[in-house]
Amino acid sequence: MQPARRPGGRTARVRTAVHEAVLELLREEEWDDVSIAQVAERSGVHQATIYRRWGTLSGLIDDVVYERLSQGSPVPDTGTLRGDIEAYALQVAEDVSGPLAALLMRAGMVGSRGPEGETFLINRGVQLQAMLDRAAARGEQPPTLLELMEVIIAPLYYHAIFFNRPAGPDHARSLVDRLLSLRGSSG
Amino acid sequence: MQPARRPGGRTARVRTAVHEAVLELLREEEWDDVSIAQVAERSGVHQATIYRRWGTLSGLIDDVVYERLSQGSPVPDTGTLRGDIEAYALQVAEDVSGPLAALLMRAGMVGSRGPEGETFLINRGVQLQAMLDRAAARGEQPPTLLELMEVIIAPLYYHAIFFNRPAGPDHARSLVDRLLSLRGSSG
DNA sequence: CGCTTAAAGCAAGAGGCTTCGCGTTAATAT
DNA sequence: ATATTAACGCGAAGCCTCTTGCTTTAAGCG
Repeated sequence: MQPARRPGGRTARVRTAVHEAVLELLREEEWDDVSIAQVAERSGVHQATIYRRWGTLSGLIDDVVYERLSQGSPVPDTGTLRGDIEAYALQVAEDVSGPLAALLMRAGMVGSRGPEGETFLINRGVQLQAMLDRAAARGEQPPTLLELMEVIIAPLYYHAIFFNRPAGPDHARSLVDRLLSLRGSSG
Repeated sequence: MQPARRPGGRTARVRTAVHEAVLELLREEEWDDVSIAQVAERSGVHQATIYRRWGTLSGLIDDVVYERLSQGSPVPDTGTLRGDIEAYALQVAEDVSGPLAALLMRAGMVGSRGPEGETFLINRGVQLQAMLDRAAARGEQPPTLLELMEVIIAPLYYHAIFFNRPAGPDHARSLVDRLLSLRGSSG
């Protein structure tokens, strides 16, 4: 029998307050300039509490990332392969913009883990594979998961990181065109 | 008239020692665990000197990155488009592996700047464009710089970051095939 | 409602990071 | 060679990050 946790009420409020403070600060400050002291002041939660619950700033940010990635953006299911991929591409282009992009990068790099230790990336990979399988079941000829990642997702991330700006809907659609045309030309 | 600098002899030695210490430590330790104190001890250079010359660990790493990127890996010139692209792809796959990958990421993200304030990424972009121009001058039909970045470079970075392993020569070559086949199928 | 105790608040203290003043070394100019 | 002074070494001081023991609050349960 586990020692009874109590995630309700106050604990949840503290968690929310801290998370919001982190997100606010990441929008305002430079990445390196965010400190636990700032998070404590902004959230009204005592520093010691943050250190006890999250340990390090990295740990805290991982937690924020996982929460953020878990709740939002389910994998699309529009009924057609093109529709699904396009919707997903637009969604990624959106996510990867803005001040939270660094969070996503971090999530990938350090491999943020959920409560059961699973890497978020794996979860997402499984979901995307299911999306492709649905297309195959409909008789369409979907690309592989690897192709989807390389032709769609990788460029979207690349733009966000190295050009420091998102990829825009039109551009995202052109990537989808490229991916779908691969099926036509090569085996 | 400027107040005479003196970059020779000792200053250069200190710089080299510190740079090597940083590279060694990045190979051994976790990214977050590297401190200026460690760099000082490893290099035999006094902490105060490092603080005076580079200010922060970020500043120091930026300096290392720029040096590293500037000296190594010139853009290939093999005489054929495929040869150039393939050589470059293999080079990037190599660079992006190993423990220095994080440096490259950082270089892109923060936009490490050289002595004249130019972003390294822009330099590299210019060189690559020249490579493509050479192919065009030979009568070949090269892809655009954007296509090169999206189809070759982005996936290589993506692999390194999110799969936490490099992309292997065979895989790099398959990316080249994909890029060159684009010309064939779409305008 | 009252009991138990997980979780947060508080404040003091240790330890590490960063700065500063001063003395020493050695790169450059004459 | 000698003078000049940029750049480094050294140690101490100050500041900030992080930990720790204790107290207070309130979630979960009968």
